[in-house]
Amino acid sequence: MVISAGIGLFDLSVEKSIMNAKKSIFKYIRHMLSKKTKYGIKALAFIAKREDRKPVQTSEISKSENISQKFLESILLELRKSGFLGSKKGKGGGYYLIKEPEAIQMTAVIRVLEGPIAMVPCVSLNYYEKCDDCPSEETCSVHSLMIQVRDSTLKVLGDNTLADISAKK
Amino acid sequence: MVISAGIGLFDLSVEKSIMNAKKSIFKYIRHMLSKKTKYGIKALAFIAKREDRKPVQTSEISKSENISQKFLESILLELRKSGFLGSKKGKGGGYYLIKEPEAIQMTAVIRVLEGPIAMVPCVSLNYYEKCDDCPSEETCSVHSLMIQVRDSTLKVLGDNTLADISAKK
DNA sequence: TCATAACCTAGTAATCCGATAGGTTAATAG
DNA sequence: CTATTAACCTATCGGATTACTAGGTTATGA
Repeated sequence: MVISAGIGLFDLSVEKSIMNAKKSIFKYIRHMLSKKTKYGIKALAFIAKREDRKPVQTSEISKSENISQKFLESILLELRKSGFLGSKKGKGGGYYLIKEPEAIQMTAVIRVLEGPIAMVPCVSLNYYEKCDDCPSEETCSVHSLMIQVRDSTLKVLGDNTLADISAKK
Repeated sequence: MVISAGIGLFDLSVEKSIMNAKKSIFKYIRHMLSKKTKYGIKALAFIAKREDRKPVQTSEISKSENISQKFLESILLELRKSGFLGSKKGKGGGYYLIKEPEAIQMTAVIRVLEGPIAMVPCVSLNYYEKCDDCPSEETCSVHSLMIQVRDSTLKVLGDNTLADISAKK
């Protein structure tokens, strides 16, 4: 019997060629970290770099980090409501840290801005949800793999604090 | 001067309460792994569990794993075109592995189905893209953090092969 | 009282996800 | 040779999310 083996003959080049195809067809490639979270982290790092605890204005961060000011406003607001920042209105106002940078784990920041750290709901610690399709998590081939990914990611994000990522180079 | 400290007084409960709010407002929480990739991995594991290399039909996998058959068809087709599976048409046809399960790293599977493994384009090995906003990757606070996350994820997904995740329990 | 900067509400275009619909082609059984 | 089977192909779609923008209101300090 003759069995067609796909394009298996070109195994070595296949992966690369498919990636290039995807690259050209889709302008925006899906990545996991949203701009909101990315901007939020950058803004926190910017604020943390200030030795004094004087409020930093949104406009200053916006210009320095090339972030849309209005978008950034909403992000900083959320960070204040989540207990990471304090704020002050009027002239000389702005946002400032209310905790030590060493006490702010990146896990906490990402959970608030992005949501779950796990790649699938069924292995999420803070956003757990059972899969509709899975009859049993024990026998699921994806489950244990994603637990490993989650734990290694949590380790990295838990070990890094705002102090670490805002350290001057 | 009186400085409003957000809801900093309730620091300990803040994170949890925000998570609960998010949970109730948004029915579908964003996670990183698409159903497509999840289904693809499950299907590969299902096929790998077969001791004989006889073709497995889409309908069988679909029923057993509770996956929409039409959706699964498109996924298996993509996996064949990427060199993971071979196929056979007509009665007794289906999909079968053309490599040893031990030789199939989960990094390769995820890259083909999902795309990049990195959380941001600027640290992606296979889908690299410079950030518009970042003047320098060296001084970017997000960059080095995301490199650490990427490397720890790559380690886990590289160490796990299809043989590992399809091992019977 | 005026300037400032945080705070709030609403809306939008572009994009992606997870399908579904409806067919065509190739292989095998009878 | 014909019917059945199952992979293969194309096209479309509703709902949801993302990354903003617009246009205000409120509180603070000079």
